[in-house]
Amino acid sequence: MTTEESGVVADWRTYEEQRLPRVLAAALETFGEKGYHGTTTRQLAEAAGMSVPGIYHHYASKQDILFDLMMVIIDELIERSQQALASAEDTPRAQFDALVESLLRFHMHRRRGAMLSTSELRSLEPENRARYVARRDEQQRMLDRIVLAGVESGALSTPYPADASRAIASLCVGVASWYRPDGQYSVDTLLTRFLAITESIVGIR
Amino acid sequence: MTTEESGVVADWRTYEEQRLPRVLAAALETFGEKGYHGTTTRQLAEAAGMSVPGIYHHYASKQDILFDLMMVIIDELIERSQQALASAEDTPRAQFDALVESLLRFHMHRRRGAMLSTSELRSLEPENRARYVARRDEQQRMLDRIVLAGVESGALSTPYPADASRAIASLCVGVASWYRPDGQYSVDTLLTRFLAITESIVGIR
Amino acid sequence: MTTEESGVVADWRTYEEQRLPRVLAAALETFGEKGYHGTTTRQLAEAAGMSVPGIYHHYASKQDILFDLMMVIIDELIERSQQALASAEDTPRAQFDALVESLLRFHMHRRRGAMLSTSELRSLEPENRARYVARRDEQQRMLDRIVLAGVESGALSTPYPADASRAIASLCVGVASWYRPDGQYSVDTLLTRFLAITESIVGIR
Amino acid sequence: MTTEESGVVADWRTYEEQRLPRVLAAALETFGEKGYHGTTTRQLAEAAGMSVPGIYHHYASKQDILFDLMMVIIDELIERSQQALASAEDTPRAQFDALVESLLRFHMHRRRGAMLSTSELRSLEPENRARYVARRDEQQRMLDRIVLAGVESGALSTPYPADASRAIASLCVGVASWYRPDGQYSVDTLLTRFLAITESIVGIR
DNA sequence: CATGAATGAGCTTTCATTCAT
DNA sequence: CATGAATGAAAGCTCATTCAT
Repeated sequence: MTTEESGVVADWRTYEEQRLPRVLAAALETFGEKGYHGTTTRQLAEAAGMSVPGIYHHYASKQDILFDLMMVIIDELIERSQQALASAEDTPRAQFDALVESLLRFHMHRRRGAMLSTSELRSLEPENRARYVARRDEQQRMLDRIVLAGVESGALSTPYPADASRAIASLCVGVASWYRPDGQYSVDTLLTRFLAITESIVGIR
Repeated sequence: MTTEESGVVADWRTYEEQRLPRVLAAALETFGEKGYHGTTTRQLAEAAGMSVPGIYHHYASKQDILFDLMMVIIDELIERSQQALASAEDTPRAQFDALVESLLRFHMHRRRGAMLSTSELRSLEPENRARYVARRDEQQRMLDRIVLAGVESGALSTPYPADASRAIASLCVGVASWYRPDGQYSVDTLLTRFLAITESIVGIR
Repeated sequence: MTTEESGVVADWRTYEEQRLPRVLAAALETFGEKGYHGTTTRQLAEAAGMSVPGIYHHYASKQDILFDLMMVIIDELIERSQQALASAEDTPRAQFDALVESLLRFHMHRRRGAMLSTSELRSLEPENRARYVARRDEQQRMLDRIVLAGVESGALSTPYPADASRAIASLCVGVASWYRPDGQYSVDTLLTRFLAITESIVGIR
Repeated sequence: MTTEESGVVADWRTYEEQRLPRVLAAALETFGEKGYHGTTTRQLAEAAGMSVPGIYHHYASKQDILFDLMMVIIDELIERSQQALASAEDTPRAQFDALVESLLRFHMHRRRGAMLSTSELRSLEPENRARYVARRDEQQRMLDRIVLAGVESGALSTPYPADASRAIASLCVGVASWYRPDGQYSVDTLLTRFLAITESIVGIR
């Protein structure tokens, strides 16, 4: 299976250790731990194994690092979502299942990035925030469209498709905040369980 | 109905405009908007309508303000939860419904405080964090106990009670991040819907 | 004799030790010695006998200090010039002599400030520079007007009044760069000599 | 007529577009515009059409560039002055006129370099400054000697030869700060005028 | 010479906090 | 409580300079 976009993600279900440039990896680690404003450029540099000016050789500002990181993260989410949809059967339920599975997998494997993006949205400067939010809305609209289409076709059933869509997205995002890859449950176990929950929200039994 | 603790909350279902001392109200507003590290004491003072030394008259440090605020917030949550349980019938389902309803109501009416507590946990200094987490765990254990008891009694049915409990809490907390009191849905509408979802998670049909 | 403007300067001929707020005095000293860009805020603070944040309590930026200093300096020059003209007889020659004497006295007694203003004009940010230059042009136009009027009345005689005016101003400003108050010549000696030179430029014999 | 020194200057009255190595030309432009401390090596490199390491291939430091530039400038001034004296008649007045004319021409045609040298003297490190000042004093002494000799011979007449010499030098230097080659007056016009002024200072009528 | 990556030292500025009044 | 002045510590960022290629 191939996608037009990018070539970074081989298969939407497969997650390798995230490969990020040193600076972004350090930003993910430090911003995730102490927050954007709670992280100093010195800490960031140390985490990156660089000097402070070394950081500034690659990025013009701390803000640019945050923005780039968040864009890299959401770009991966959207690309995987598109691949999931492209590779699934073209029935409402299959499309729904694929997208939710993709969302869940992403928030399990890219936990830190997902949480960081949620909590540091406010730390983006207005222009950057607008660009990020536009991208995030793309992702949300993919789910909105599928739920709505499913309801219209009769495959899904909920009186409030928009609310359901948002609740499902919120549920998936929430997984990132407590799932531990080294916990007792496998990805597949949790997938099965949460897929069942989300399906119940849109009236699949 | 009475509780041992406090006397601030008249009825666990009823939410008035939150009554906070000026400093805490300002902290809720500013920390919520720009984060703890993203807020300066001057901004805090301005939001409180005070001078900076005025702030320090009430609190020894910015950290103390965050800690006090988060404790006030979680104390209210726990007190309401206890009242909800105390006022509900002593059946597993009634207890479950009451606690979830309380959780949901709280995260709808105290959205900002709930979100702030989640995102600024990392900004608490170790000792404060430990005390806060202990208190938050109390709340989580209330739900854990009820789910477990319900499963043991046969009223609830899930093979993974601990996971279910955590997923439910996560769902309720997540509501705070997108619910808008001025949106199109009433509290009761959302309550009904989310109660149904959480019930489905623990096998109530 | 009175002036409408200000009340700082008692008599245009009399110069006391310049009375500047601590920060401006330090700026005059340090900027004058090493230049604006060559002076660090730490050096400035040390010269002012303050801490660095102490400086920023009074001024928002290093640039603001430079601007304020230069405005204070030129304001004094202009005020003294106006007083000189007001106190002189209303004949072309008396007006010319008074203004040149004022210019010369100023550039002898306020040497450092005058030199600093000349050399740091380029260090002013565009908006500040525009405001300063407008003020400096006021001063130049006072001389231009007098020379022109003198030529028209026949009291002065030069075929190029504008050039003469600029050359005279330049001569007076230049005095600041080499006159030493502790040198061998008194103010009055130099005054006499330079007044003779400037008079010769405009054809007074 | 020839000089022992150099061979760069064909005739002391003739000024071609200044021919400087790329780095010095860029230094003249940038240091002149924003000052030595106000110019970064990157700006310098850009102005030179070179890379930053390219600059360091030619010069060991930014300070070395300033020093070299200032020495090149004053060397040209001194060489032209010597040629002017060598080519003039050996009478006090002719010698005086030649030297002043040379000084004036130089400060009209090499305006930027002259102003830069004046304002960046303080940016030279002590050792460099000492060497530069020694050179500049050579130039000043040429004028001092001629004025003194002229007074002694009776051709010139001023009670303060040293002051007069300094004032004349100051006047000539000052020309650089306001003369514009694209202005309304030709070099010759200004020469005539300023020569008359300086002659009046030393009592030539 | 250019490119690109890197850095020690230091820059301007800000922060939380304090103290005298 | 407010005002105003002050500060140690540190923040984000930049500088001149270097080195490998």
